[in-house]
Amino acid sequence: MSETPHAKLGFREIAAALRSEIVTGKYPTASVLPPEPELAERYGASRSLVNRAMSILAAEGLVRPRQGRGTMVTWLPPMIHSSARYSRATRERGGAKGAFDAEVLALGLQPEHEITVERAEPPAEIADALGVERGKVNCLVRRRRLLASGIPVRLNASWFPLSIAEQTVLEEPAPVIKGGVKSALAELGYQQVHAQERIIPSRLPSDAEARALEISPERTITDIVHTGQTADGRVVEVTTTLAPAHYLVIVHDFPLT
Amino acid sequence: MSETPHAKLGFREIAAALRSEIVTGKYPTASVLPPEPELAERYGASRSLVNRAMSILAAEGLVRPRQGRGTMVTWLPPMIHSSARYSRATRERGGAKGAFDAEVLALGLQPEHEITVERAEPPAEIADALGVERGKVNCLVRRRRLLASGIPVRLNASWFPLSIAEQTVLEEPAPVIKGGVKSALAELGYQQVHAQERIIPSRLPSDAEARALEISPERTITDIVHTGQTADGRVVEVTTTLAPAHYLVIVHDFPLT
DNA sequence: GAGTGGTCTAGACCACAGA
DNA sequence: CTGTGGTCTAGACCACTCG
Repeated sequence: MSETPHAKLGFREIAAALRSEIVTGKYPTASVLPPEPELAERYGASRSLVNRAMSILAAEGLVRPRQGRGTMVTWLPPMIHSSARYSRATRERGGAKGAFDAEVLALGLQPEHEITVERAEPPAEIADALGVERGKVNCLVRRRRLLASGIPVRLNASWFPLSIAEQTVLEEPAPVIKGGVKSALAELGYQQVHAQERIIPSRLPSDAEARALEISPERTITDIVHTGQTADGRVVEVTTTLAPAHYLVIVHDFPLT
Repeated sequence: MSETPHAKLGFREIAAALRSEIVTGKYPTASVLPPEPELAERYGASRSLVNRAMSILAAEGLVRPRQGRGTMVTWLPPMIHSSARYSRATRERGGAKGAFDAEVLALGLQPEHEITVERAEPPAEIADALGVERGKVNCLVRRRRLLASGIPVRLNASWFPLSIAEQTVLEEPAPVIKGGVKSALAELGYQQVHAQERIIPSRLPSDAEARALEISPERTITDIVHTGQTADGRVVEVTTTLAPAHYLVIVHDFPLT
């Protein structure tokens, strides 16, 4: 079958056409698009236009163009980030890691995890939240990078005061802590009873963040800062979650006063 | 003082330069930028480049270019959307409207409200949530559009089953309902005890949404769907909030089980 | 009519990846 | 070396707004 003839298209329309071909699966996630000159011919436009259309799709996160390598499809449906993930019932079913793996596998993609644990100096904001002195190496941080078939989809960092976490199970670089971090803290005598999530739906990434998530600098990200408090009001955990903006849906349940 | 000479800049760098001049106040919100040809000369680049830089800033929501009229600065700092807004204490201090007005005035801008009340057919999703039949005019909807010096920053729609809201205070097109919608519903015998917020941090607007918010089609928006339930589990209110993505920070407090 | 942004082309050169 | 995307220019024409 020959290519459908196209009326003269603008770059937004070229972007829309490609977008629809991507989300309907004609170009599956992790595949490579035809080269820009070929698309230019197909749409009867100059390469400049196709290139500008690609910029739009890259900023939306549907696509990741790379010099010399071609343009890879990075589209993924959003995954749910729910306050229910902090409930005991969810933890007992395998927690966040299990849910992530299942979601990614259901899309026919390969889940991967990278985890590092180190002692580090927290950013000022986090130091203040945890009530530790600024500018000192006084925290333990567990960092995770979650990928789907090589596409980074989450960047996590959990910060704990060293005074609490030093030489405990939290320092083990295991991908999962049995029962979850909150259970581990509870066993150490720091049972959390209250949490806050501060969500920045859309902001530009720093250069380091863009590199870690392998996104173009125009692509916005969602930033979630989760803090957990014990009954006496002490903050014992701050966890930040970064994700390319549209890879996320957030669901919160809460009682009304 | 003559213009600072510039080294040869790329379009991302031109965008960055303008971005920083905007957020530092050299070009204040609601002012108009110099014309593209002038900026091209200042940066020693072609107008094409400046135009592409403007596309980036428009997608970020910092500016709003308009044919024939020039490019207006639409930058605003994010405003907080908090679960605390649903508490009695907040309502008694004047509620969401008062908070919005105060925030906008503090920026030196003029708050404006548009409100319409009508009977309408809810979208299928909302009909299902409210437990009313699809495809029927069986709901009351209160729509609000909030602006800061003419820049639309929020689009609200609150849906109620007509069976509850018909010929009540909810049908009055007053900009504020005394004590808030939740109090009004409580007085009608529908006290809400539980709420859920479903947050889509970043999605593309429909054409109608882009028009109502006066944004470019590439500009992403945040979509919050709030549902309120009575003690017997009945959903009596669904409120959707749309905002250009970076005009928003969301804060949620919740107890841990 | 003059000035604004919106779009488009044709061609060019560069940086990078891979055979 | 070839082919990929990244960038850039000069010029053109169009649509829209406002005086």
